[in-house]
Order: sequence, then structure tokens, then C-alpha cells
Amino acid sequence: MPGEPLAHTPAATDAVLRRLSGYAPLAADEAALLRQVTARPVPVPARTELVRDGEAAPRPQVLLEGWACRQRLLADGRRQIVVVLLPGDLIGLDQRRRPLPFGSVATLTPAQICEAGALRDAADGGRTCGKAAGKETGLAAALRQAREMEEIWLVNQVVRLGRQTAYERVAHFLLELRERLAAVDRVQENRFSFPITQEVLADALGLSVVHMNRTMQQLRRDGLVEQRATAITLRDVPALVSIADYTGTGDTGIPRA
Amino acid sequence: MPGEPLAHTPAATDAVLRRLSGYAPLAADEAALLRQVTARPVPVPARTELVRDGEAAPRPQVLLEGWACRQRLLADGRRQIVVVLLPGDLIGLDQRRRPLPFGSVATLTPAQICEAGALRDAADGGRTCGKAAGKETGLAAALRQAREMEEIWLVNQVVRLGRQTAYERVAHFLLELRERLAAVDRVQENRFSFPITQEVLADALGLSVVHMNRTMQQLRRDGLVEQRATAITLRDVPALVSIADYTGTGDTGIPRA
DNA sequence: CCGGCCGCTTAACCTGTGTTGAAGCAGGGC
DNA sequence: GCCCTGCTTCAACACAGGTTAAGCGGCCGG
Repeated sequence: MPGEPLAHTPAATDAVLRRLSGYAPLAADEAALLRQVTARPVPVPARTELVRDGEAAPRPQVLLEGWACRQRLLADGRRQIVVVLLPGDLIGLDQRRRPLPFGSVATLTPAQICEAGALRDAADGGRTCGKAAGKETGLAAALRQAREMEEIWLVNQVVRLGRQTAYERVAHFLLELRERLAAVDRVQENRFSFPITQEVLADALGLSVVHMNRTMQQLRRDGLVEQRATAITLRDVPALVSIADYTGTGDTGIPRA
Repeated sequence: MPGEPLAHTPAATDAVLRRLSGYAPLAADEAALLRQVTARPVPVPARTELVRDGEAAPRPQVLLEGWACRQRLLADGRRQIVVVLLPGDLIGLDQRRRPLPFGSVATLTPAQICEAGALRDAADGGRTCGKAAGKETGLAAALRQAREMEEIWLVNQVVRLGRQTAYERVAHFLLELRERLAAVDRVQENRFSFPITQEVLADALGLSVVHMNRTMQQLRRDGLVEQRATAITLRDVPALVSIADYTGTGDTGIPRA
């Protein structure tokens, strides 16, 4: 994998804070907590397992920079990437009870990771007890929303894999990436960093590398996308939306007062 | 769809209670709450929408008898069933915040449904406030587990659709059904009621009806399954497990003291 | 500066699965 | 008892996508 300079975008507010505050308004102390959690990112090389298969209690972590994925391997080596994880995404904040046969989580590119154990309480639904009991805190609401987004990505993935052609799958996937990356401010004029190999893409979309390649080329020839180095531009979003029957994830990326 | 007599199994403890108490020990009052919720099931015919696409705040419901599914339709009519829902499964207990582009929930057979708004508080992580704050109640833990199971089913579905052949998919799916139905006491000697048409199966497994039919026949010819009327028997579970590379869902169905 | 590795691309060929269309078959309603 | 409807089954054909194998270019390490 080529260098991918981990562009610490100038304006890169911390992706986690950016994303969560887009889901629900955060109190000052909640924002401070997040900033504290993400203060000391640990660099991790590509192809590193962050959560091992069947691990008893995966440590909560946060992906600050770089791409990762949840994946599952079949006995004969076939790999399916279940979801791609992007900057600002959370890892292992749910399912902390039993060791679940969930597959593993691994980086796809060099990445910046933070331990996020401090978010566990909030993620557990932390609500104000006492007189205001029942009112969810902003952070808890945001984390809930983040969890729900991940379920939406899963559903999208199921529909892509189950009922769409290769061409449609790629279009749909690219639109989803664009929307998710926009929520953390990493899209400019439909152009965003695209640091994964076609092999990874193929494993995410249930295709062979060869066919993945054919399909990307077709999209380029049709003038729908343009790829240069490790960045991609969606040249005709409406066309892509129509091809992919894309309905969005409801994630506008617009912070709500 | 033929009659499917909705076999109110003699020993049929309420499926919901059966399932949830398998996930975590329930206090007496929690069990009572569940019994109360499921006291007056409402019969619903097959092919009824329980949650409409994009519905603002789906009412929490509980499936007592019959099969249902979460599904998504593409513009041109293609349908993908995202998860199949079985007796004891919960509907709409999460994602209550925003209208999410989630697809719809519909019955696949005649079914018995209960409103389950009463479970919302518990599902929200209801923990004992006051001195014992932080300790999750049994019911909350069970509901959390139920939510996590649904995510596992989704992951399984992704792997099936993305990386398995038709033959493997069906084997894997049948094993998952067996495990889930066993958790609500509806499996006897690897035999269980199987009230869905091949068309539904095809939409769940991302196949055409015709190929679904070919594949079922192959499984029968190979002596792996036996179908009679609306019931199916898995004749060689180890073989199926090996074919499907099935690792289980961690749902043992064994109530834990 | 060179060699090797990795990722991308191409080509030829093969096969699993989709499509179309039509024939059996069974149950339920009238 | 008979027809209608919905489900299964079958056959012929079409095609999307998988497989194998080989070449090419850039980057990195020596």
C-alpha cells in the first residue's frame, strides 16, 4: 500500500467530536471529555488487528484517522468485510457482555487510534439519575445514534450484496462513503481520499478483484467517477444515486443546534 | 400461502419470556411485566406491514407467533429480506429517535403480535438509580442481548450474501434458524416448522426463486434436509455445519441461572 | 541503481445463477 | 366436485461474475 500521508487535514477538528456533535448537541463537559479521550492518538500500521475474533471483551476504541473494517474470514480463506470504518467511528462500544463470534476488526490503512473506555458509561445509556431521571444526556444520545448508524450501514450492505449488481454496488458504496466522510468534514466537492486497494473493495462488496477492476473502469469510462492517486471524485452524484437506488443514511452531517 | 395452523404448541411458554430469560435471569416482577405485555396477542394475517418504511417512530412490538421480516424494496421491485423474525423477536425497540430509512417490517405468515411500549423504559438501559445505580436490571440486560443477537444475524447475513454460494447460504441459514428456534423451544430433533415459500427464502438469500428451488432439491437429494408439508428436518447437522462454515450465534438457548 | 513486490490491468475461458415460459400439483372456496 | 390461485418443478438459454494466468509499472529496500 502506497504511503498515504495520513493527511492531517488543516481544518481537521477531531473527527469523533465532529461526528458526535452532529448527532446531538453536546454539553461543554461532554465535549471536553471527548477532547480528552482523543488527546493522545496512537499510530497503528495498516493491517493491524484491533479486535481479535472472539475476543472476550473488546476494548472500546475510537478511530481518529485512517480506515479500518470489521471482517470475517471463512475457513477456506474467503474474506468478507462487513463494514468499513472511517475516521470518527467507534469500535467495540457495544456488545461488551459475551464473547461474540463476530469476526475481527482490523486497520486497512495506517491509522490513529484512541482508547475510549471513558465513553463506556455514557454509551451504556448514561442518563441523569435523580430528579431529571429519564432524560438522556447529549453524549448518550449521540452514541446511541452512532450505534444506529452502524446498523443502517449493515442493512445497506445486506441490500447491496443481496440484490444489486456489481456496478450498482460500487455506486451505492461510494455514495455511502461520501455521506459518511462528509459528516466528518472530509469531502470537498464530491472528492475524498480513497486509500484502499481494489482487493479490499472487492472483499467489501462480495466481488472478485478482477471483476472489481472491470467495474471501476466502467464507472470511470462512464464519467461517473474519477480516480487520481489515492483520491476519488464522484463526477455525477445524481446519476450515481439513480443507478444505485441510493436513499441515504439519514446522516446529513449537519450539526443540529 | 396454505393454512399453517399457527401451532400453538402445547408446551408453548410465551416465546418472548422463554427467549429473554435465556439471555439473563429475570426478576419476578420483570417476568410478570413480560407476561402482562404478551397477555393479549393480536392476530395479524400474513403479508401485513407492521412497520412502514420511514415511519417516524415505529411502535415497539413483540412477535409471539408466526414469522416476519425486515425488508427493503428497490425501485424496480427487487426485494431483499434483511432479517427474518421469529417468535419471541422484538420489533422497533431501538432506533426510536429519528425516522430512519430502514425499510419496512412485515409478516410472512399469520402471526400474533403484542404492543410492547411497556418495555421501552427497560430497553433504554433502565438501571436502578439511587444507591444501586450502575447495575443493569436483568430485563435490560436481556433486551440488550436481544439487540446484540440481531446484529449478529445481520453480520451472518452479510457474510452469506457476500461470500457464500447458494448451497452454502441455504445450509447456513437453516442452521441459524434451527439455533434461533431452539432458543424458543420450537425445535425437536432438528425438526421445526418452516412456513415460508421458496420465493421468500430466495428474497432472504439473494437468489432467484428458480435457483432457490434447484438448491433446495440438491440439499434434499444429498440427504441433508427433509421437507414435509410446512416442516423441515435437518438430517445431518454436522455436514451442514461443515458446508456452511457455521460458527453459531452464541445463542445457546439455555437459560442461565 | 537494481531487483522484487505489490497493486493494477488485460485476456481467455468457465460456471453459477438469472430469465423466461410453461407444465404439474395441491388446497380452499364456492 | 370443480375451478382458481399460488407454489413448486422443469427445461433451454443468457449473462454476470469467477478463475487463471500473464504482463506492466511504481515504490521500496538493498
